[in-house]
Amino acid sequence: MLEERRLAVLRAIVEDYVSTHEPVGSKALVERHNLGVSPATIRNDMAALEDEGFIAQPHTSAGRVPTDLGYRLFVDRLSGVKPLSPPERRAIQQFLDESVDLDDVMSRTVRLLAQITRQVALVQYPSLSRSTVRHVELVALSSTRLIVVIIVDSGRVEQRIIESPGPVPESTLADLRARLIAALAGKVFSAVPESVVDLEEGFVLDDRPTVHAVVSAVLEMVTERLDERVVLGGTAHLARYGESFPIAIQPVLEALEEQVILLQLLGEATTPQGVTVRIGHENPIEGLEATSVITAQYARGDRAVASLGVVGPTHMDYPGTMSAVHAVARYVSRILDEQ
Amino acid sequence: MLEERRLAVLRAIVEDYVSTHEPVGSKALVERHNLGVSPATIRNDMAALEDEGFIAQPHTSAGRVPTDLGYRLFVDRLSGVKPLSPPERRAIQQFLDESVDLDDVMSRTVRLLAQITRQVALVQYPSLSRSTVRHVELVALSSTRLIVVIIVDSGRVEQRIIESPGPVPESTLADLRARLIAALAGKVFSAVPESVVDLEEGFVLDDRPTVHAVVSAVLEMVTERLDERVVLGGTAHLARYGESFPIAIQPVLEALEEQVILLQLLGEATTPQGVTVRIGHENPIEGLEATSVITAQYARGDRAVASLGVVGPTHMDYPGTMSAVHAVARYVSRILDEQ
DNA sequence: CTTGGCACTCGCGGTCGCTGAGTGCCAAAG
DNA sequence: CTTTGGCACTCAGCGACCGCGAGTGCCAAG
Repeated sequence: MLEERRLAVLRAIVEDYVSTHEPVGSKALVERHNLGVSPATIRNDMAALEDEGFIAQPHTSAGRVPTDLGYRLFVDRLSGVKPLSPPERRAIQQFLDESVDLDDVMSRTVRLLAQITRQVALVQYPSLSRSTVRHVELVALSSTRLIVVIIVDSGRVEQRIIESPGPVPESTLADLRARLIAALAGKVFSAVPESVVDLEEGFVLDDRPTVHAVVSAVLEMVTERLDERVVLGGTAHLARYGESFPIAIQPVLEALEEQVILLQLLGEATTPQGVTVRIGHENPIEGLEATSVITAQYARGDRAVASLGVVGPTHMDYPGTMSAVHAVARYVSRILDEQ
Repeated sequence: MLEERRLAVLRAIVEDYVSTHEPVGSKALVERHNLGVSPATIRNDMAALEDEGFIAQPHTSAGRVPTDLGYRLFVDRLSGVKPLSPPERRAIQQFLDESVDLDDVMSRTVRLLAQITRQVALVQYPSLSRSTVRHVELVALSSTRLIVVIIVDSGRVEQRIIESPGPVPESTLADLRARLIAALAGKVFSAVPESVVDLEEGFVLDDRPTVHAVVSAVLEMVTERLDERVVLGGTAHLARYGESFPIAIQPVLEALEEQVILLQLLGEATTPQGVTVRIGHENPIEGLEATSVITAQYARGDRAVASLGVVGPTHMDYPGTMSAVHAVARYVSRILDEQ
């Protein structure tokens, strides 16, 4: 009973603080929520919660504010699910259904997610590591410049321009193209290196430098760029917190400019299923100590291929954001399957 | 003489204000710059400049601040060129030389430009309207899903996924592919529609729906997406102005999220040669009244293909930024030519 | 046209005191 | 042991006040 009310108090504090962004005091608490007790009782509970580290005072004689630990408890035990309304769901589906290609799906998704959560959104391109090669194309841009294009079954298209050591006759190009296709089509990305390793041997000495260059490019493409791309949207929402709330936005913007960091945010420790929440300092990245990150994986078929999520201030609406992220991830999965 | 000194005063005001970000007064002016006259004289000049609308007072008894008109005069008549240092030039070239493909050139360019100007950078992908088709590829992702890939001579790769009305046999696909290549390879984009219009007729009735879908996709790709893509970087610099200078950053961030607006910023009224500067309200876009935009075109061969530039507060270092934008545009042109 | 002198303006920063929300503690009542 | 009303205390925020000083405009003399 006593334990239970304390949790109710914590929940009330989190909810009030999230909606008002102001420290919440005992009196306001009993007024807004109908806990059937007096402010004095609440104060006792608050003192206990503070001892346990779930809430804190910005300064003496101010109300309380949840700590990261408090949000954590809230997320783990106190927040109910807040399902999206049917119209929202329809809007999501409809908006995504209009996509014309993978780039379009990704950019629509990031805009959508930013808009419905009113937060910064991140969407990772489907990982290539489990993908299979659908087709390889080799086209001459000039006598010595070639472009290598790999088409992947997820609809992703990878490309690279290379400089050949010498002019490449069309016959060699055609031969090489045919052999590349034969060697790679249908192969999983991780199997590409072994399939391609002895390709050079089939060619006369004169052609080998060119072949070597192409093969190197292919290898780089399948290894280096495995899940490189993340798109970002809704940064304007960062400026919404009237002149620097807990958050100074410059370090956040800086962090968000680095692909590596975005990948860390999305990638790290994501549970295979469901929604992952990292709160405040739980997040290892410098400059993002005052933000929370909510991510979910999306799948193609039954295999998770990448993550998406949002970044926002720790005092965010967790239930709402979590269900939005979850829903969007599911719809993206569905779109990828349909296609 | 008198006219000349007034201009010198305006120049001095702009320079001081840009470096200090504080209204500049007559006394400080004679101290920092060695105009050989007394503060009182300067005050007369300042009063005149104010009458003409080149400077303004934030409030009575504060120093003067340049107006948009003042900056305009400064840019047009007063700013010398401020060439980059050789090490800077080397760094630019070296950094861009490491690019592996067009995407990489674009993303490196935007990061580079943001870094050296310490401002928000925009880089537009090479326009397709003057480009020629190098190759067309048609690949089945599943029995009814096809991906159409167009490889352009600038190294840009356009793709689109389409759903065929019915299953597509490999033979039809090969036939269609061959005919597409025959019809389009080497064609300028603007010539694509006429080349493709009677393609359907060569096919049996059964195949026509599929052919039609593919042709439509190709047409959309060459018309709709002509110069769509702009990449953006350095938004963190926006937050650098210690808590809202003339600039409130939220509207700026919002504007920068819209591709359409980015294109307007880069595209509109760009002179064919040299650097374009749009100052403050000269800029028609809502939310960007307090920013200036500096753009330049870059070329492939002798044909301008797209623009790049930066967005910053009106009180920016115009000479430095202009020469940086100019230099980067030239190096990008060079890279595109080399490749 | 330039310049020194002079009176005037007014934003900024600091001090001061008040107010009120909010707290912790305590003793009495369930 | 918990709840509750009472009470003294704290302190951020706000408005008022004030003096400083940078900066101005004007004017009369050079």
